[in-house]
Amino acid sequence: MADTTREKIIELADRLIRTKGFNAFSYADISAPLAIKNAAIHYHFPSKADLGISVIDHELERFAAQQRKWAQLPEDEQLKKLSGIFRQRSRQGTICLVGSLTPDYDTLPAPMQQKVQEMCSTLLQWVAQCLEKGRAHGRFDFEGSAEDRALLVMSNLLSSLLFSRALGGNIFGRMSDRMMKDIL
Amino acid sequence: MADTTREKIIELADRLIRTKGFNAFSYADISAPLAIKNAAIHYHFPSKADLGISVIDHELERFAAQQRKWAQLPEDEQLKKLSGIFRQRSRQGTICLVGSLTPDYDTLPAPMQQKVQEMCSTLLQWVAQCLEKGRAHGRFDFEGSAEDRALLVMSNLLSSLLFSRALGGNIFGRMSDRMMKDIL
DNA sequence: TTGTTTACTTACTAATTAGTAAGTAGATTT
DNA sequence: AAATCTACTTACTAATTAGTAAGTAAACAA
Repeated sequence: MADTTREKIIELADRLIRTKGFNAFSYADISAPLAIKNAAIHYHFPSKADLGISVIDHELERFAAQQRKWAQLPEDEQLKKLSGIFRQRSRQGTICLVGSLTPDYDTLPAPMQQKVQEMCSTLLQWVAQCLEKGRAHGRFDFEGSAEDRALLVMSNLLSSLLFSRALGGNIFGRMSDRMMKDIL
Repeated sequence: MADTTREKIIELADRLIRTKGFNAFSYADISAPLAIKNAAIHYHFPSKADLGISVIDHELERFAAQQRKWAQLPEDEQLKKLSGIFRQRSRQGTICLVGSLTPDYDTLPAPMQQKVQEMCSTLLQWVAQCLEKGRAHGRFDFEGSAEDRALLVMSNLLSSLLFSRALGGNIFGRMSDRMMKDIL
């Protein structure tokens, strides 16, 4: 769990963005469960955009840390680790930040749009590099460029959470299995 | 263009859901451009959920009409027609209703959740049947069940609009090309 | 010990939200 | 001609929204 109020706010905002969306959650959704006043949130994050940016930064840091932890694994195992994170999300009923924030992109303040862009390219670049190296090491077999394939891989992970939300069942499992088999 | 006020409201709401999201658009976003009062919207659609449901129904009817128009084409051509609709969307900068409404699913009133479910299964069923028949006719070549493959196809069409929104460029073209080549 | 910073609370605002009740002008029905 | 229906407008409400200004208690620094 989080120590400081600031961290608690970020973690709760993260969950709210994933469950309700950036525009649909309010300061009251954070202040009530943490038993603080909404002004306390504004103290740490002057505007809602500042909070949103911190949530994305927090996610990017976690992702970077995990990357480093996986760096020694074979590339197909690294991709399975990423897929495992999404599997967990599908069990929790939460979606990914990309799936939550890109639909609202046009309504976001400019600094947040930039952060969303940064998050998308960071994730796609990592997947592309993983696929590229994995193919060179004979661990992946697919047609087309690694960048294009990375788009499809991220697409399937992201959408499996969206479809799971509306249709339930083991949609995540079906999609990720099929996706991995396609590139192995 | 639309004749009646009711139809104008539905078409504008459709665009607002695709650009801003269901929770982020307001009655003022509709009443101002149509030069009517917000009470006029409530006259046609008592609650926001009623309006949302009508938008989905309108989309389902359009989709059913197009299906019928394509019914005589070979299945790969039918899928290309569907992809063409998404290509148009990517040029307009609008996303699809599934990509807009499934992230907000948990915040939607129950009757709208049901409609979103219906829309998802309708689209997925059509794609699955198209793939299934197309494979039987030697027009598609892919591994796994048609239902699982339909999930990946819809996933890629949907996500290409989300990624396009945040990253720009010809992401739709890259993703749909790769996706079609994978199953042809 | 005095001054300053940190991390809040209290108390508030202006704007926006979906939704409603009552009235009305014109068309349609009886 | 009278009554009803359709498609609105006028005028309003209660709730919620992000954000602010001023105060405060405790920790820390000079």
